[in-house]
Amino acid sequence: MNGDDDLGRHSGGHEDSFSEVEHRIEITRQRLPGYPLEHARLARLITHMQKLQTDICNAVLKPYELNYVTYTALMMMYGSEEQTLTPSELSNATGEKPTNVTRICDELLRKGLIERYPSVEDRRRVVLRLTPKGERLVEQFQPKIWQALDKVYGQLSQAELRQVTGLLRRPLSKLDE
Amino acid sequence: MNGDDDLGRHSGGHEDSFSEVEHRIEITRQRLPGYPLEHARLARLITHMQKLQTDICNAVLKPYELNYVTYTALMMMYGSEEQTLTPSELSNATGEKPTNVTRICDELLRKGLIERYPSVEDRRRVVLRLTPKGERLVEQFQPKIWQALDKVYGQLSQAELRQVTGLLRRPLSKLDE
DNA sequence: ATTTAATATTTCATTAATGGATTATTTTTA
DNA sequence: TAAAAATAATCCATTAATGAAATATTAAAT
Repeated sequence: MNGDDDLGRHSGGHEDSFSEVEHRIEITRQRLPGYPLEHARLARLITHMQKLQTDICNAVLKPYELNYVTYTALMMMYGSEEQTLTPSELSNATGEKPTNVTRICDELLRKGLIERYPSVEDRRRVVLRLTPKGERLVEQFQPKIWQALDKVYGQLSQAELRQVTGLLRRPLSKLDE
Repeated sequence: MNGDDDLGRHSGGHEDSFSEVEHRIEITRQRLPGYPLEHARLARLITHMQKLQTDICNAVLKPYELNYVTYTALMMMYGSEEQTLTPSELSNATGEKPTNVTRICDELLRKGLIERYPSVEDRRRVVLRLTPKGERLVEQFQPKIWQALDKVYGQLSQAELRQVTGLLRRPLSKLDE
């Protein structure tokens, strides 16, 4: 299959290209007084890393007819009490807009991976629940995902991972103050 | 304007939600032996940070009728020799698929921010160049972007930024070996 | 108790992004 | 040199994602 082949180099086209991006950032810094080089570099790096990990995960998920977004939705349910949450919670957990959550759930529903029924406490709400079939699928593809993640982050030690995560987490917590 | 209002809390819906995501990851780890908690947490964090920064930048860019993708394209040209590059270079620099680059350039062209002409050395290629109007626009919105980036990364010191970037950069360089 | 406002989800129309040809050119190789 | 392979960009059809409005329900205010 072709999807697998370009994985080593990574499909989209961000192979070794990041140093070129960094070079462009440096030129920009020379041209624009006040340009926050470190912020810009990290921002661009985040964008590239996000693309890298979604591409690599998508390649793994393709045979299961899933993608990074639907996979994330399934995982968020798998990690919830009773394998159950609401569309708005799913929207928060995945960062997808409510409209898109509806579409995604339609798809997962059609595949029999989740079920959807009105909440009894608050009838405005809808409850989404991973089916046993959904759980089995998660458990089936997870090891492949671990390999994929290892391809991306395997070069970092546990200590380094915690270091990055600790620092990168700060912006998100500072938002709610 | 409404676009600005929800910026403090951040539109999409990833306010303080990351701790809930972390909780779900921990539950998953309990359920799935072998689950690489640190990798999963960082991957999820990257996804959330990417959404956060694009949302915040989009809000700043809206008055200029730009978004994070078109803005990135402009910046990559601004940071290139002669403010000039090809669609494939732009694809590498932004991570956008060639097809999408064509569409984006159509749009920037229509707005008079770039120009596009065939390369003389290699006539398969096309040259994209930022116009003076495009340059002026970049210089106009940049300070606003700096503020936006500061909202996201302002809590991190220069040393911390370099630390994160240094570690996060490793996966990208390791890909080409 | 009614009206008003807020919340949760979905529907519909529109825009953005992708994959798979297609066209044009250059490079390789036979 | 002529044919084949590779590269670059684009076109077209399809899918994914968004914003704005609609619907339904609950909570708050009068």
